[in-house]
Amino acid sequence: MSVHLAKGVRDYLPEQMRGRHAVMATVRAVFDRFGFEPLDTPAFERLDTLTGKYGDEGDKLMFRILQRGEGGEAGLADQALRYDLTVPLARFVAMHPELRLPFKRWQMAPVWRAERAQRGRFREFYQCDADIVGTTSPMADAECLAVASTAITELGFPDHVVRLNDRRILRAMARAVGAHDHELPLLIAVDKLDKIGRDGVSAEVRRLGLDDDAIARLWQILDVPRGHADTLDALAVHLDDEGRAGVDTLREVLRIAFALGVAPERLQVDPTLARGLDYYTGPVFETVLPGRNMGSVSGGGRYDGLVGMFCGRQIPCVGVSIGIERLLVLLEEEGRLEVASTAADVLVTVHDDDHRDAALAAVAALRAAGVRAEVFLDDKKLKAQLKYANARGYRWVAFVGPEEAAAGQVTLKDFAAGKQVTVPLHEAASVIGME
RNA sequence: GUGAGCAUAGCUCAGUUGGUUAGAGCGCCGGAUUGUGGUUCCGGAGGUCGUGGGUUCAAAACCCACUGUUCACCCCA
Repeated sequence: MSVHLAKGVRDYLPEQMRGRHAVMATVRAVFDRFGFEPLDTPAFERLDTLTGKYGDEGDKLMFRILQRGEGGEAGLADQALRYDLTVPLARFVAMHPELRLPFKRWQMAPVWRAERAQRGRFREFYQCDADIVGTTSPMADAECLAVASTAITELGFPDHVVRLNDRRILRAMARAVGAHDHELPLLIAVDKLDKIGRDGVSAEVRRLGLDDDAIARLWQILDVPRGHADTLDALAVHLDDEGRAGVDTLREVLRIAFALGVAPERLQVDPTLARGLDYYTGPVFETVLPGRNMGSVSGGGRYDGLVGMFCGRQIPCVGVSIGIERLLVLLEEEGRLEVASTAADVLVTVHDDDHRDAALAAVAALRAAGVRAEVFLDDKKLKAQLKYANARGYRWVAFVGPEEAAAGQVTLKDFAAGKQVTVPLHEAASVIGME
């Protein structure tokens, strides 16, 4: 067979959809409980809406849509599939000055990135975002941390850790080591500490032109213990005013998150956390699962400048995205995903052509009574119909043969119990409902 | 965009140093007398060994290219 899917995309089979729906329902319930309101936006946007917000990497990975007509032939694109849900939200906020602020919204929808697929990473995947628009209060940042931590806990990963940093701390760190000219490469190098180790980071920043003194200063900053207030106290010593502003904000965010019930061991201030997206301005965070070989399962931060890129008004925002695709991969690997049959409660068999109408009447009566009922759709022997019912996982099978049809009855066989009973048709639904 | 591994039946995989008609398990289809599945027994279908080229008397096996796929890097959910 030479039929293939496009790279990096998947079909979602009925059994998988059960698990997906269950996970999404859990996340949605948490979002609702925290008071976020639902919003949806189009799958694609004008190209100029999306470009220039994510950095060079993001622009490269955007799926562009060719113009119709001459422009398409010339290879020109004027629209693109959304790369995340955050920039479309900012565009929406800019277009709706009448919005009452602060505005809390959740959105669960597919996004597209032209990356090479690998474990837990796809070219089409669902993001589950919760964002708070219109306030600079650290309470909003803490709410985002709390909603993500709660959702991930309820999905079955109570042992997660939310790493926390602030863009202002990172910028101040770059200044402190004299690397303000190449802040971004420095942050990327620092972010790789867990992967390439101290020597790897040192070698990489040396290539950026840092001398031994600067590297020593860098480690002074990075070697602070990973924790909470103590970490922030230690950091503040090394940073300038802007850096200390970030420190103070995180101090508040931590305090509020604890007050909201987030357990201290769930949060960890980590000065090496960078996050690549250009639009972050303040606190940034991501959630990792220690002991599991998987990247971050949620990420977010404050982006106070993004709405201003679409309109004159500066509207501060903070948000978080939960990576259900990665969590689904883990749940499936660990056998913790619901795999119940998608079959209806009862399959009504068809004895023969003469009794087809009686079978249809039975399935209609069962459905009218609220029972999930199907009728066998092919002309096959009863044995084949039963085999089908068993393989598909129906709990009940109904027979409407000559005897039942004549008496207005139906025979219900319970596969689980291996027993069967013949009752008047109008009692069938209650028999199934009682078990 | 970069690097590495893998590609044999619907699925999971065997297949010896290259050597006759390429195998297993599961699944699928049929049968074991009248309107009863799942268990058991019997039988059956199904593979140009990813595609194309090359080496050889001989290729599923060795070499090259392409395609697909997986993992990792970059970045990210």
